[in-house]
Amino acid sequence: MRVTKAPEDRKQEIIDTALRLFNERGYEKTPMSEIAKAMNVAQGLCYRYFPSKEALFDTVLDQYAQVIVDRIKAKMEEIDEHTSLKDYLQQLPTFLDVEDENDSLYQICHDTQDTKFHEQLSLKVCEKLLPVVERQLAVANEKGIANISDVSTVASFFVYGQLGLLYRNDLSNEKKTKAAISFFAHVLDK
Amino acid sequence: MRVTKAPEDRKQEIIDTALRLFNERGYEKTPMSEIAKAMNVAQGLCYRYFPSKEALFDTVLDQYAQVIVDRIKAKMEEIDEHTSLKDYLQQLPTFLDVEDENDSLYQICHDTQDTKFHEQLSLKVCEKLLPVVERQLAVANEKGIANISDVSTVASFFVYGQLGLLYRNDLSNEKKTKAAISFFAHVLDK
Amino acid sequence: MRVTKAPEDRKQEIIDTALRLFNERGYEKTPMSEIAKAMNVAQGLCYRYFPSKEALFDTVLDQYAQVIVDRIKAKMEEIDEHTSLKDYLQQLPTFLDVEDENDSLYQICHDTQDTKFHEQLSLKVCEKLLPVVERQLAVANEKGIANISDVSTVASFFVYGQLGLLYRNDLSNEKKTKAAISFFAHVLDK
Amino acid sequence: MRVTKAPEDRKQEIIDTALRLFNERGYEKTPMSEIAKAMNVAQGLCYRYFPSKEALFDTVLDQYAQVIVDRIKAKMEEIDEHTSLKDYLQQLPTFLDVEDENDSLYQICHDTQDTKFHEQLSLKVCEKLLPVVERQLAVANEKGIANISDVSTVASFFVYGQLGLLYRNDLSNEKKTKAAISFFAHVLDK
DNA sequence: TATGAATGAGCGTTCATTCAT
DNA sequence: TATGAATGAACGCTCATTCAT
Repeated sequence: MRVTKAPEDRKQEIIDTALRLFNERGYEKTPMSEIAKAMNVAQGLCYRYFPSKEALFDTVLDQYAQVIVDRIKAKMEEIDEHTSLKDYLQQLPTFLDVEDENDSLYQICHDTQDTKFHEQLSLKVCEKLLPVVERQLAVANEKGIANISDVSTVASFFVYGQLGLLYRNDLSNEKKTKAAISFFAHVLDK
Repeated sequence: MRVTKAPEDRKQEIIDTALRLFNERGYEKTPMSEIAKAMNVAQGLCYRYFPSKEALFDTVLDQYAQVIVDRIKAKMEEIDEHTSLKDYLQQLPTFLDVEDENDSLYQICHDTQDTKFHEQLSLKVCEKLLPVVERQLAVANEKGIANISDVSTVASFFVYGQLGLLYRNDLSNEKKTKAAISFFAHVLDK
Repeated sequence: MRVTKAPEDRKQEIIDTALRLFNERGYEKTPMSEIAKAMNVAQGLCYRYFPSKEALFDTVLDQYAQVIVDRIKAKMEEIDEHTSLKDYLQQLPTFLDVEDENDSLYQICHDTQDTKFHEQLSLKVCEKLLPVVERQLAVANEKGIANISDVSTVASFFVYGQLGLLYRNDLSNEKKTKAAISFFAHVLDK
Repeated sequence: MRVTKAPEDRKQEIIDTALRLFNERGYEKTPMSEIAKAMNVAQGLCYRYFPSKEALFDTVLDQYAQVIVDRIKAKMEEIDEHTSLKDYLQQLPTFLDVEDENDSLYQICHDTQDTKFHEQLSLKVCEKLLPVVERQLAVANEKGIANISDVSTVASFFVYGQLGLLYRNDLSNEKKTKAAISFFAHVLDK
């Protein structure tokens, strides 16, 4: 039974399936054939959409990091323009509160079986998030909410520093978020 | 020409060679046979010292992360007990100033060809460094030099935040170190 | 943009395109899809005209060998009936002077990228040319122009022997032709 | 049951086996796995000795063409120095009388199943034989046995012309050889 | 007639690992 | 301890061919 789909849908289906399997078993241990099998599709089909397994991997990583970053960005843009520092900080989003549990991404970010993949994904998120946070901090400076001399460095620590919290498993997500916010407040509050 | 070496030496030679090649070409793209060839040694020899390629990899990663962490630790312990906060901060070591350029590790940490491996190594360093820095900060608290309420969180941001700087390529190592120290000072200085 | 063509034209277009690509890259390294792509046509289309890639290949080889042989034949038939041996020989055509340079075949026979294909084509030409030359020599015998005892063998050497010249690259086409004619003269002249 | 052989023997075994299978079924239709299976050996072993299937093919073709050419050469060198033209010609070897029927090469050259391979092999023989025959004819000139003005051209026709006979199947080998010798005599006899 | 997404079998190749020496 | 030929299981990828539209 041959099922034909619109190329864009099929491509996305491949990406989604690959994401799931890479996350479950890791890149190396997920043969292309398994991705195809999981879709009930011929092996070669994936190669109509991606020139190589590695290219598929890059796309997967990039796309999902972007999704996460876009959510954080969206949350940031919801913050009221005329908010006070205190309120501003309360609303500063982190890695950790961009998913709700009904979300397929939640699985990826928390029920990770393959550490390597998770690390790669979270580093990619950091990489993409860094300029966003830099700009955000610059804006805060301009508004007079904050007074940060080295915006880039602070952004680096804010973004990558969250990884330390992310990888801990002795705290609930909620507590991690609170801890991060407190740290942000401590740094920005002068 | 068969060369026999003391097991300890041979084992270390394998680790060193594997480190170099993993760093140059990545784990997946470095066949076990290449490691042997680089040592002028028979293909099967590595299996007398490591049960599998993955075991070798883990050992490599662990050992080198440990070497780096030990250097940082050593530098920390050099700090005079009775130093002032200001001086203390000046001496706080970072990832970045544990190598001198004559060092083989310098190559690994800076002339990286394989990003994935570099990321894995730096994350491993963070993982091992985190408790060290936590303890350090706790000690600083006790001495009255600092007054940090959530030591774990601050340590996370201090340690993992450095990754953001590490991955930047628009700054010299020296500037990166200075930026990190400034950030530490800003956070600790109350 | 779907372009419909008369079946005959389309079939010939496929043959021409396949000839070009087989010659450039070889049979094995020319996927059917590339032939279709080169015609701006859907992947499956060739299969409406040829049952398999191999059938297409056979047709290509056969048709083009035939074209070349027909040209040689035509030149032979131009030779005046009442010519002398000397003039006859001057006019004996070879592989090499059946193309003019504006001809697409010229490309095939001279700017060959794939040796294997070129060899197959030239052997096919020989195969088809052999009986033609045999008949020609028999006729020359009958006319009293020549006196060849073993027509078949002489024809074999005349036809296949040209391959040796064809594959040389230290001579111009013109010189090759002259060398062949001289050899023919030497053999026939008794 | 693991059988270890001297590398040179193993390499030659691969070449011999590949020759047989390429000849029986053709290059394209002989998977590397079949070659290994025919040797009762693991697939990957062939790749210790040849970097690719194509490299193996080239080696096979080259080596066997060389064997045939060497035999012809050896026969030529047996010809007595002070022979007369007539005797010389009688002894001029051709493609066709270099094998005896007990010979494994005999199978290759005569019980050919795959035409393409046979053509490639015979063309390779011609290519390698051409300079040998050229030299031979030059020597005959020097000795005063023959008087050939364009040695290269005559050599080309002598060598490649034999293909025409080789591909005929209406004559016994013996008759083919005689026909060739007669032709040679006709050309050289002045 | 033409499309092009999908099939599916197979192939070349790699490589971690073993083992007789 | 060391060798290196041999194993064998996968895996990435290709491509001739089909078929629903």
